Amino acid sequence: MTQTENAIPKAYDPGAVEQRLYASWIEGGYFTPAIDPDKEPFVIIMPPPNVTGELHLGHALQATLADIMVRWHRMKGEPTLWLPGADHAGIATQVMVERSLAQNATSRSSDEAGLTRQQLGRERFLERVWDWVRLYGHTIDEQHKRLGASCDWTRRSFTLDDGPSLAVRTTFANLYEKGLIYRGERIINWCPRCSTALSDLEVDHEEEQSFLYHIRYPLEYGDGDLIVATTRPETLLGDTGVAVNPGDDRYRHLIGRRVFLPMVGRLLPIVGDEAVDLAFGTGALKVTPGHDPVDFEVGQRHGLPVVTAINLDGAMSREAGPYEGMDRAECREVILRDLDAAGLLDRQEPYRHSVGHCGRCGVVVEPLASRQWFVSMDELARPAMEVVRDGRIKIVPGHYSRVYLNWMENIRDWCISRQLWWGHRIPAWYCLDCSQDATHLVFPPEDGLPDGSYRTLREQGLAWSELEARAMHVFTDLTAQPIVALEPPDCCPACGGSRLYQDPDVLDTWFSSALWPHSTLGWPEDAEDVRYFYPTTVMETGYDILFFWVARMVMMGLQNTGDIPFKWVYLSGLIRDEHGAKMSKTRGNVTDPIEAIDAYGTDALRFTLTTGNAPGNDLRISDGKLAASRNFVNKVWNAARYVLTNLSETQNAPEWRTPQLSHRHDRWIVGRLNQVAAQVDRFMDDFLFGEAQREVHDFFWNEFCDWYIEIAKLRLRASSEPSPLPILVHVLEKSMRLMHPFLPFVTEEIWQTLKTVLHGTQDMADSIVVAPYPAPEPSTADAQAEREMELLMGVVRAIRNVRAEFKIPPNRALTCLIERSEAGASLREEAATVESLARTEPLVFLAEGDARPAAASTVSVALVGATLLIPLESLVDTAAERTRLEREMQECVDNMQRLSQRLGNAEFTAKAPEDVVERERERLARLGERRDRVQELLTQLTA
RNA sequence: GGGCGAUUAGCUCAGCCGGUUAGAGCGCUUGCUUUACACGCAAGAGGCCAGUGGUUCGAGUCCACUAUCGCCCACCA
Repeated sequence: MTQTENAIPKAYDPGAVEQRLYASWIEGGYFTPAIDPDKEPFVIIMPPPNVTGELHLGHALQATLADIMVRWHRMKGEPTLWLPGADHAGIATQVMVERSLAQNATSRSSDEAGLTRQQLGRERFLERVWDWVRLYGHTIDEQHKRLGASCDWTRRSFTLDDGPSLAVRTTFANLYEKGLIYRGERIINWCPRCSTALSDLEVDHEEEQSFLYHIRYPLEYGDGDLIVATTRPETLLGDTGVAVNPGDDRYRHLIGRRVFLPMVGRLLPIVGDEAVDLAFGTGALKVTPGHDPVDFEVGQRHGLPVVTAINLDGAMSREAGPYEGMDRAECREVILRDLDAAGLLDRQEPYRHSVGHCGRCGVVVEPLASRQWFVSMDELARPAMEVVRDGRIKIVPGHYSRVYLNWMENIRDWCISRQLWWGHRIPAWYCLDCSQDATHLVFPPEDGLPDGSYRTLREQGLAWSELEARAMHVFTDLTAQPIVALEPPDCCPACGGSRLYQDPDVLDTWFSSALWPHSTLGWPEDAEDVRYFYPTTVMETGYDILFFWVARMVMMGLQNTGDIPFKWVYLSGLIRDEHGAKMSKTRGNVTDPIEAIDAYGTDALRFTLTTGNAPGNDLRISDGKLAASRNFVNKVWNAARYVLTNLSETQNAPEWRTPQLSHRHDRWIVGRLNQVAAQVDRFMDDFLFGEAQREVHDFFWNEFCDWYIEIAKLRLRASSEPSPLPILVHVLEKSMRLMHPFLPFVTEEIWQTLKTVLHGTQDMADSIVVAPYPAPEPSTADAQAEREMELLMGVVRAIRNVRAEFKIPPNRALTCLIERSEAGASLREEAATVESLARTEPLVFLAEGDARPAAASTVSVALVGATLLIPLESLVDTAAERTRLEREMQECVDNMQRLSQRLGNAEFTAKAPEDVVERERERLARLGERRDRVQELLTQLTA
């Protein structure tokens, strides 16, 4: 089939080609690397998106950046692996399914409509989640394919797959063995809505306007009172002491005495503790160990009991006496009223402070004392700081290293247990036979106890087996020694009993994420993948999960494998709307990447996301930018269309791959192409993808399209020799390969068409995906050709300029005389080019004694290498022309003055590099030449 | 309280190891149905590179301070 102009559409239609091309890539198996022990692989593990998630622009940006790197390295011949995956996203997914259950959206049968997970039971609930995952679990994979992501789908990994799950259990067991995982009672962040513990990172703090309440605590023998300041009066129901600073003269004498707790009447000891700030509030601190981390520590130091005043559902507990059952917010109002009525509310003052909210659902978190699993971080953090300090892991942009280290230095233990069902269940078992404490398992109120109180197993009168059958959630107040094992033990190693009960909690989602770079490659097995591909090369993700994920991967990677998980961390920015606002569904300013692809094409979206923006900076996206990118893609398409059309008419393009470089146009464009290739290499090495693209964009559009192709048209039309066709093909083909990592689809489509037009006679790879990336050939650099082209382009621009300035109709050919073209002898050879591009009568080259046109009706332009004289029919406004020339003159003089000053400075010539000095000298000389010429023109104008 | 970033054309942003007269896209002005492209072509206007001081032969670029904006971390109740 011969490609004709008709066969190639005028405007590029991405929708018509993209999915077909992606399918062909999968078909070709190009994304699965061949393991070659002699080569160093390039490896990126994809940050696993939430399994039920949908692609947003943040994903699109990250996938595009990764894909650019991956395609570049693949084309450079490195075994390249980009491993995709998905995250079970514990809390997010569970909440989603719970919500849908409530709405009866996914229930298989009507009898499950409106049920809570507790009513459904653990097993059946998890079935529902798996249903959900099966239904929506591959949406985002398909969306990544739309983006052109060249990942190895044969290696796709899910955090709950057998491999990663084994890695989780192994890690847990290892860390437990080493004493780096422990169970302890601590103040944790509790989300009453999600009813689970959260890590510190999952809590978002927001400044809120509130009050600081001063509350009167009467002294035991009625001799006055002690005023404490608090933002949370409702927690006084959990107070077990009052603390003052031992160095505080106001209160020192009270240490050891007692106060009455208002409304309740309990006697609380007054203790002295350094943690109390003398300057804050009244200098007296109510100690609530059950609901505040600082108080918890104070309480521990002074042996104060922990009282839980607020239940897991956010309602006041039995300890709250008359306030039992009230919601904590309601209780605050009521207790304030009561305190006021009793004359115990001294005063309240407006106060701004930050309040923690659940990162997932936004509800105010309740700090409360609870027994949870923790990872001890100090020992893990030390080597993780070291590898960044010594540069084994480099973070791009570099300033994030300090952010990383700063966080690591102040790291706190990580609460990893979650009271959820969806996730990796903690591999710890408790023996109900040898543990006396087993009967103290308690239920949270939502487990079907209508009065909202706690009940122990014994009180409930429930047998263990009965519990399991009902698959009820059992809250972990277990005090028994856990048996930590990779697989469920058959019987208790201590007593041989078989009534073993697995810890009901699951692990923080980020625990499995932390293992991702090695767990996806087969660790802990001795797998070929982990041996060959680990450590991975680049971890590319958003800066917002530096702590959540990156830091933890470094720690766990080092701990588990003894090696770093990746050599580079590339942190991308966040995507914002055109006004700089964060995109969110509630704001309604979300751009759906798939919609953007449908409207503008994948290549345009990718180009938009990765240009005009420095690494790590946030990026604003708008329709205007998308349209501009689409225009570029279309430009590429049409340049190719021109070349291909001509090619198909000629039927062949001999020597296009190593073309004869005889003509100056050809030497110029090929030299420039290779300079661009060299620049692109440098930028890519430094992760400067935007700069790399700008380089190739500018070359392709401003040099190849605007000049080379335009000139080539003239040569083709004139059938002059040598034909520019081999060069057109050469530059087009190489440009496609240069651009392929950025614009995978349009470049492949053009490349395949080119293959077809060349009838497969040429040595071209099956796909541009696996074609070699163009290596720069420095030998093609041709300074002379560049100078000559500069002159040619300068002359054409100057003439067009005059035409525009003097409003000469475009269809009227100008007369143009050229004098002093000695320096640009090449211009004589380019006369026909100039005549066509600038629309002039045949150029007249003036010799020494030739007559000049009358100055009064001539516009003169002094260029380096030639002077143009353009006589105009109508009289030129001599005054205006003189002004113009004088302005030009002034410019020359100013610049020359600056230059000679610089060159006259002995220190400059002595200290500046040779080439810089030389360049300045040349500039000065050229300016002098031009000034003389302008002077001459001015003289003529006056005469 | 600690840490990090930003400030460049009307708008959105680039500007790499300090070295021409600071660039791009969009927008704006003027003119073009030039057989690759109007998603285009040609020509143009538009900048005290936030401010002050310093280092340097040379600063948009490096340093210090100031101002404004933004982000992250933090147990002052």
